[in-house]
Amino acid sequence: MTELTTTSYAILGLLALRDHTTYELAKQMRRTVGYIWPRAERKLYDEPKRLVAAGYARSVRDMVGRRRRTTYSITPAGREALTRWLGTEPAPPALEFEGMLRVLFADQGGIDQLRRSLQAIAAQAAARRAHFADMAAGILATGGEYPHRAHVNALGMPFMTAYFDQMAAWADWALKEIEGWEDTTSPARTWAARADDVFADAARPHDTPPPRRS
Amino acid sequence: MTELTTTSYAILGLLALRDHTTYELAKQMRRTVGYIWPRAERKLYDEPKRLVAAGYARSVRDMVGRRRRTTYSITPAGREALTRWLGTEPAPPALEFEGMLRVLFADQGGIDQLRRSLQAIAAQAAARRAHFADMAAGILATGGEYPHRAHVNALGMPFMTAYFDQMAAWADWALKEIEGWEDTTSPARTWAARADDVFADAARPHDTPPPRRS
DNA sequence: CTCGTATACTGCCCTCTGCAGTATCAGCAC
DNA sequence: GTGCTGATACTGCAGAGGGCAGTATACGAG
Repeated sequence: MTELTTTSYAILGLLALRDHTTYELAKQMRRTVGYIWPRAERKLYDEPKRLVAAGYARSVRDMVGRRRRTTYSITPAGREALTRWLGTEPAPPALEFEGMLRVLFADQGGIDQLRRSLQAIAAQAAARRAHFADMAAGILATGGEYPHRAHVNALGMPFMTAYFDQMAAWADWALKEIEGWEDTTSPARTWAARADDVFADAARPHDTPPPRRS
Repeated sequence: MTELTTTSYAILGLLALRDHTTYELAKQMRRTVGYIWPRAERKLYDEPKRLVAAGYARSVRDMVGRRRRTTYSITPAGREALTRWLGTEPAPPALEFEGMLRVLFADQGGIDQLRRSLQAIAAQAAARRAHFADMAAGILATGGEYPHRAHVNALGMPFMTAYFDQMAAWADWALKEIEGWEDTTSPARTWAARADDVFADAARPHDTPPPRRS
């Protein structure tokens, strides 16, 4: 076994909160951690085994009827490893944004294709934004699953909402801008002045308003 | 050969602009496309070969001194494939944000570790933001490498700047919020009221201001 | 009693990353 | 000219990761 990856620590972090079955790990990935560190469900069946091999977790198999189930728990060594990891330099964020790729190459296709790509981006961002709105509402209503961790969850929340709000706002802006476009190539001339405005704006760094605090 | 991946189309999109050597493809990935579709340089030596095998690109080998060099160009079939792809549904964006993972699990470590993670995030976002400011300034100064594509580049630019501005603003906000924290666990009580404010704010969807147009 | 949905895994093939290894070329300092 | 340095140009390989098919059982609704 080589050394642990970020994925290992993501799972170790979940195990630090409480014991998890593999299925519960998968659910947490779908609901929360996966928005920050997306990994295929398949991986969540391999990775905890590595943690066990490294001495950072223990596994217990029990039976639900005649179906087996594995529950993982963190060891003291696992907690130490997690704390050590928290002190190392984080890798820069990486964004995979297929929709933007289509915008960048839009001049190779039709104006309707560009419009539909932007609409898809707006819809995807709105759906994800709604997920976090629901999550926040749920925490407010019930106190959340881990009240003693509300503060760290609250610290991250404004990033996620602003991230998806910004993505949706950008897609709406772009849809508006291309309203007058007749095709995907001629705006190089007809829209040139606005393009220059955009570049001028981008060239001059400025603050966005901080996450809104009411 | 199975079918093409998004990575294939990312490269095909670059070849649609002009012929590229592998090294030039790598440079474009570092400078532009990689911020949207990050791939290791290693892949850029394999992927164009698949495009050639699929009939979507052609390769020409020439010599610079005694060192060989491969230049790829797109075929008519490649242009058609790219245009077809532009009409398919884009995959939702995926964000890998190791720094946020450390914020989420911050209660497993010390307050200094949390502070340093947030500082690293702020620095990473600022550096990437500066890259796009430089790029925009360069386009303004020189007209850009592809003036006939200025409009699609301009369409994407506000997303990138707002994305990194927002990330930096969030990190600054979080650093400010944790200024009064003595450790990473007790704020669950001492900071609870503010946490509730944050969740209430997140639960209520609202617009962010659109990309700034001067 | 059946159907739908949730739970619980494994195998397999492919993509992708990261790193080591192996070169040559071009410009500049000295 | 010689020796740096940084850019250019690739390949092999091991391990991480994704996606999908396959194979089950549990359990509640109707």
